[in-house]
Amino acid sequence: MAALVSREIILDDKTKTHDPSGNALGPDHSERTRRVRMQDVARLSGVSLSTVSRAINTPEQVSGELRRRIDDAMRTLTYVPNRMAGSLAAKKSRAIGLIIPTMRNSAFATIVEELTDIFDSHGYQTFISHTDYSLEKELKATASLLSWSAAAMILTGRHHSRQTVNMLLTAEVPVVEMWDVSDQAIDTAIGISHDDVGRYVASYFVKSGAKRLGLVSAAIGQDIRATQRANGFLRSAEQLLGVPPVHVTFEERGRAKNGGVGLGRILDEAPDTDAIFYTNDTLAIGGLFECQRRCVKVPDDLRICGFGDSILSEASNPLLSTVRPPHEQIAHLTAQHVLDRLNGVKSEGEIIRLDFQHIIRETG
Amino acid sequence: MAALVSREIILDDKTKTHDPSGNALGPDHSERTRRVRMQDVARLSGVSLSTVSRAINTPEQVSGELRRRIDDAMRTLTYVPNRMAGSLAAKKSRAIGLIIPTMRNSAFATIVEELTDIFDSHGYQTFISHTDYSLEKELKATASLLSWSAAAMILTGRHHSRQTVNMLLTAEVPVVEMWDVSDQAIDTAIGISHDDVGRYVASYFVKSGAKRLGLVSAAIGQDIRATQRANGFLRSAEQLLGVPPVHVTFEERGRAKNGGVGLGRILDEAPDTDAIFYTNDTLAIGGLFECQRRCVKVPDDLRICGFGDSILSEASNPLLSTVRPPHEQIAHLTAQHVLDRLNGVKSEGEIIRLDFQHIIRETG
DNA sequence: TTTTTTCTTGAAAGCGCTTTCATAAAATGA
DNA sequence: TCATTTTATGAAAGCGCTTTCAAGAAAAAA
Repeated sequence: MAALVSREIILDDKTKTHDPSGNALGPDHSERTRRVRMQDVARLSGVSLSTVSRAINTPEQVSGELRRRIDDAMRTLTYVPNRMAGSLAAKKSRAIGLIIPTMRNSAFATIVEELTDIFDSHGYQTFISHTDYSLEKELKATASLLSWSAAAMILTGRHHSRQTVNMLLTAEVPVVEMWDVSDQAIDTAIGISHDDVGRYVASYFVKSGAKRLGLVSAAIGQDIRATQRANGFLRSAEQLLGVPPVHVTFEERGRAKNGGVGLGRILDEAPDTDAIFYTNDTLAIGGLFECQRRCVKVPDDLRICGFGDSILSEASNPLLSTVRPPHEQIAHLTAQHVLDRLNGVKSEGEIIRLDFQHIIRETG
Repeated sequence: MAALVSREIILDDKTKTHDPSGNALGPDHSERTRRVRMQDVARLSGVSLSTVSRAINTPEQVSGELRRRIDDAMRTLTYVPNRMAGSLAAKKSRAIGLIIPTMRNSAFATIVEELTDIFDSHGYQTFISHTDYSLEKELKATASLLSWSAAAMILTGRHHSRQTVNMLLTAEVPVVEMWDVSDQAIDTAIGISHDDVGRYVASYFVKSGAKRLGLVSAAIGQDIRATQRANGFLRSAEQLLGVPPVHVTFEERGRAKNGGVGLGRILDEAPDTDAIFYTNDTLAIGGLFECQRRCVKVPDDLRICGFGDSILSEASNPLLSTVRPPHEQIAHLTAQHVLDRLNGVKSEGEIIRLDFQHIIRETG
């Protein structure tokens, strides 16, 4: 209702020339509600525009008396500063661009929340885009966030299109590639080696007695990190056992059902399989349910390991063993790096390789 | 690395006066990389600034020939328009503010993705903030998004602080309260009645033979919608059976474990309980696991219903029955309403009450 | 052909701020 | 006391765009 009226006012407003005085409204303007500007605060508190600006941004440069008067005026007028105008004038913005593959993944959701909370507490707004694991969408998102004057960019992983990289490079802002690391980086990379995760799980299974391994993965060709985990596992497993694991893969990501289907196919093909790695927890849970249906004893007949340490892994029966990437650490280090760069505390990119954690619960 | 250099350049830049010519750089400026502006595109393509602006925003107003030259120039210069400057000049922005309680909830994650995808395809950027179910944070988020000139605001639910509402009202932008409805709205509300969900489940249980009900909830006092579901269930259950259900509630949200703990407490107190409503699926799954541990047969001994239709409900064993809110419909209607308002197709707020779906799987 | 209408284009005035730069007032030192 | 430094404030020049407004060119009508 209220907004109805307001839209009309706004549209209306455009049809008439702007009153240059800004203050003394013409008689026919009298009922028009104009958005409160800094100038209005200045007028009400009897100071100049620049003083109000200083009172907001560098209060220590304004005498206590005026500061108080300005604060009062802002409150009475319920002034909300226009950050676009501010950023434009200052040639720098308090906005951070963040690009993740999807929000429908608790790992990314967690990272997003941690990051936005930290940036928030430092006066930065985080602009988020998601790519659905598409490089093309990533490029668009990058362009979009840059066009909104992001002061820094955070992307997921190390795999980007050439154009995206160029755009980032010419934008001349700090860029962090988080979640995944390799030996190089556009600028800064903070994460884990997903290949190592796969290798690690394979060698763990073998060391603890497994003779025949299986692998269920999803979104190969889309989710490059899941693919790296799968590849690491396959290579390491074959190397250690001489036999390649039976590998079932699905197009779609995150369908728990597929975990069960994958388990079925593996056991059909290689009934002697005694340990299966799932490239994510959702799949693993699906596998676990299928074990119950088939009366396969976990971990006695078959051991299972997931990835992600999602909330389910500590609720399933038996409790799911999984690999836990250091979400909080990634988020904190990323945020801190960005803030340091923005504050001039740091001036160089860096590559930070973090450790993952193998959480052995009840599935082996 | 690249960014290191760039930061220095930018900082450096501020220490010297801006070259007013903008084009013929002084001799000592020669190596300075300045961000490409629309003026640069204009110069390279031999047209005026205004023509470039039109070529971008209203291409039909520019002759084919010039349009092509301008496109070429933009490509060679890899021009990225500055949307802040654009929004400021146009006095309207292509940014939508979206406030949700948390991203760590697949329902909201889904809605966020749907909304951003739709807005994206219409050239709008979605600015997202989360509140952790705190009204105070919601107020801050509102102020922040408004200060970034959001052209419309989307909030979750109907419960806000007075200040938030005032701010929204004076901002004079369309506002949609989604996910939850009541008889009123700040402007527009699109969602389901969570109270009805609770009542519905209770009456379903009773109609299908339940004699003693139980309820496990979380975050009462924080998540007002979960509370509404719980209250609806309690009231309806007591009304229908004459006995109040045993009600176990937890502070923290979304811990599956608590679902199991809750089940234990309920069965301890009222061993004859034959149906339990969980205010979310995560809790329900935890309850299901606990049933397995305790050898409680579901649904023969005990029936279970969750809320949310999370991905787990179709992977658990037995498959979880649950109530499914119409995520996609909420997202689509919300996005469409906002776009219609912004395009002047609609000018009034509305209240849209949607139906939820009861998905009866294997838990009763 | 001349007149009228429609299309294209450019000049210029801002959008609401930040940040020099200059100045007046106050504090400090000699 | 006067010269010097420090502090507090305001005026004004933009930030990079959009959008009138006016004018010239082209098309249509007379």
